Amino acid sequence: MHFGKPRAERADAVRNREHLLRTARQMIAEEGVDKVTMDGLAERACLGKGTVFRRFGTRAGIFRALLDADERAFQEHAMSGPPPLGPGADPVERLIAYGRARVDFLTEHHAIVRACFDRSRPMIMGDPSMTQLHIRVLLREAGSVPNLDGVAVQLTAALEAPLLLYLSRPQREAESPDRDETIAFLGDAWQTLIERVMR
Amino acid sequence: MHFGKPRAERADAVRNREHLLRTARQMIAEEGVDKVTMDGLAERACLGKGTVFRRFGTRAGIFRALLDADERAFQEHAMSGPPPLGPGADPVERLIAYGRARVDFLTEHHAIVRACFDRSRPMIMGDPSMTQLHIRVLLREAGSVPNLDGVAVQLTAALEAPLLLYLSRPQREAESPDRDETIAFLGDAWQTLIERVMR
DNA sequence: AGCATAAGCGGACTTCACCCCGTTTTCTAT
DNA sequence: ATAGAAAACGGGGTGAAGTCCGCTTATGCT
Repeated sequence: MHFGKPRAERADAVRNREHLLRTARQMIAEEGVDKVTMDGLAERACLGKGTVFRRFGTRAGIFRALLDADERAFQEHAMSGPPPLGPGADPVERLIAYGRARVDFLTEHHAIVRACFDRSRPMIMGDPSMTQLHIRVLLREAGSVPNLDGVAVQLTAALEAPLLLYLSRPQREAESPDRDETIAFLGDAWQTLIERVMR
Repeated sequence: MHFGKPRAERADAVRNREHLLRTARQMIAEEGVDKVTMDGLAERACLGKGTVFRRFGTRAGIFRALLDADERAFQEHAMSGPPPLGPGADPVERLIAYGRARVDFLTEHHAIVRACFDRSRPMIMGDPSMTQLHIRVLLREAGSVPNLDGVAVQLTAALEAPLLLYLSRPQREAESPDRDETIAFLGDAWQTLIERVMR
C-alpha cells in the first residue's frame, strides 16, 4: 500500500507542456493575451486540442501556469532577498516594500494576471495566497493587531484588487505614460495605509 | 442643432426590457444565476436573441440591470437614512456602519454581483463606484487623511474585493451556516481597519 | 391621416471553451 | 525484450456568447 508515488508525469506530457507554454508565450508576445485561443494554441503547437485541455484544465489554467514561475521567483525575493524587502529590515518597512514590489509585479504581468480569472471556479478564501500569508506574518511581527486574519484579508484585497478589478486598461505598451503614475499612486496609497494602520 | 433629446426610448423597447428583467428574475429564482443563458432567456421571453443583446449588450449587462434598482436603494439609505448609516452620526461611526451594511448587501446579492463581471470590459478606475465616493467623503469628514484618493481606492477594495474575488462558494441557501460567520468576519475586520486608520 | 426614418427586432452565423471517447504512446514488472 | 496497464493524445461534438443584416414597427412631422 504505497501511495506517495502515484507514478511520475510521463515524459511526453512534460515535453508537451513545456512546448505549449513556450508557444503560448510567443503568441502572447505577438498578438496579446486575448488572441490566445485553445484551438489556436493547439494548432500552432501541432498538438490536439484535447491535449491542451488535459494539460491545463481550462484556458485560465494556461495563464496560471505561465505566471507560476515568476510568482515563485517573486515570493523568493520577498522571503529571502535583501532588505528592505527581505528579512533584516523593520517589519513595517518590509510591508511597505512588499506592497510596492507587488504593485510593480502585478502591473508588469497585468494582462496575464487578469487572464487567470476563471468565471466558474474563482479563488476561495480557504486558499490564502502567498501574499496574504506574507502580509499576515509581517503584521504579526510588526506588533499586535487585533483581528489579525481579517485585517490580513482586507489588506491583501486593498493591495491587489485595484489592479485585478478596478483598473484594466489595454496597456498595450509597457511605456504607457500612466503606467508609472499608476504604480506610484498605488504604492504611495499602500504606504499611507500601512503607516496609519501601524502607527 | 438641438441634441439633448436624442429621442426617448421607444415604447416597445421599454416593454421588452421590463419583460426581460422579470423573466430573468424568475429564471434566477428557479434555477440559479448560471442557468440563465441568452438563448434561454430570449426563448422564455418569446423574443429574439438579438433583442436581448440589443437591450443589455452582454450577459453581464443583464445582471447589472437587475442589480441597479437595489443598488440605488442601498445608496439612498446610506446617504439619507437614519444614523448611524445616514447623516447625523460621527463620520467614523458612519464608515463602520457603511462597511457592515455593504458586506451585508453584497452577501445578499452575491450570485448576481459576481455575474456582473465581464471578462472583456471590466470596471475602469475612472469610473469610481458609489461606494468609493461615499468612503472618500466620509474619510474627509473624519479628519485629514493624506493621499485621500489613494486611500479611498484601497479601502474600497478592502471592503468589496473579498466578496467579489476571494470568497465565492456556491452558497445556495441563504441560511448557510457560514454565511453569517462570513458577514461577521468581514464586518469586524472592516471595523478594526477603520478604527486603526482613523485613530 | 400619411409618410419618412430611425429604432427595434429576429434568428442564422461565427467563434470559442470545454467534453468525450476511441486510439496511441509510455512506463513498469517480469 | 515484452506484455499489460495506465496515462496521454486527437479531433469531432456541444452549448453558449456575441455579431450581422434584412425586415418590421413606432414616432414625429406635415
